Amino acid sequence: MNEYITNILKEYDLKVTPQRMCIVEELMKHGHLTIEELFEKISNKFPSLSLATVYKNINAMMEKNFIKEVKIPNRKSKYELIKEEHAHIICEKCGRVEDINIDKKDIVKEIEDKTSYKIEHTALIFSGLCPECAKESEAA
Amino acid sequence: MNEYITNILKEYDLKVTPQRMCIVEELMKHGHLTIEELFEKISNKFPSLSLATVYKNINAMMEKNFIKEVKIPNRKSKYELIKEEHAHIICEKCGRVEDINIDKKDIVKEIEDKTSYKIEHTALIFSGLCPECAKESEAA
DNA sequence: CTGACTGCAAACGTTTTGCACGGTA
DNA sequence: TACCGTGCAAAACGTTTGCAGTCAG
Repeated sequence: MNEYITNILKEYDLKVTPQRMCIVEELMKHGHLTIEELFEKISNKFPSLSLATVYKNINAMMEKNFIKEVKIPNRKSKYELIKEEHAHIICEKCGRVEDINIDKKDIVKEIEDKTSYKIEHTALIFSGLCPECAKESEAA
Repeated sequence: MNEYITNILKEYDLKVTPQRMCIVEELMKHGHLTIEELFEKISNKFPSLSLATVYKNINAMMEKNFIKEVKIPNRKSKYELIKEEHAHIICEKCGRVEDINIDKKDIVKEIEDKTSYKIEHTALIFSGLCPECAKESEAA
């Protein structure tokens, strides 16, 4: 596992440090985290960690196109490892974020035809109630 | 025109002030503006305008569900008057933002089935090169 | 006339920066 | 060893707040 993360960091031309390993590990484990959440989680294992270090590393990793920011309506941004482009679904109540893969080529085609833009990227967020929060609402 | 804006503000329970009229007018004229852009544009007509006033009004208008924030990848947020929910297309080069209406019910249905979420809102951003910027790139 | 809005300045939270030290390659 | 990353503290930045004066209703 450690070796795995080490290799990923090297692939992206990022020097391997314990702090960076932790950041990647947490992102792999949780998928999407805010700066704050990252800082808190890593501080546990690593009490000397500085917030500035988290920021510097997040920025470094974004420059290398290794992670990216997910801007979420009404909430703080989260960060995720970059993989194939996908949409997100957010629970408006509990704030959990999940990846979803959808087939967007028809819509992209439709928009390209309609607007004459050449579409390169998408940032698609769907939001509502997750099944758990929906259950709670019913109960109440 | 002034009377028109006056009435809209009243509908949303917002007291009518010259500063607010300007904000609405600029948003109607340009569609999407950052806080900075709003401040600069209005300052021209209205040199005494305070940035704090812009912020306070933007927040007041968001509370009344009269305008909303559009979070854009790699750029500052813009604000727009609320109308029927729609997607946005952004030029990654010049930053222009345009509204697009797409039929999303199939996709929403697909995601609801797949995830068991009840989807309430969407924030869909497509990005790429606008026709003008595409032309420039070719020329170069 | 009353409460809400404005402008200013101060406060606040978040993010960035500079620097001395320590660790990676 | 040379350079990059870290941690700390200070600075910068965007946004919010408090207050006194003004304006809309």
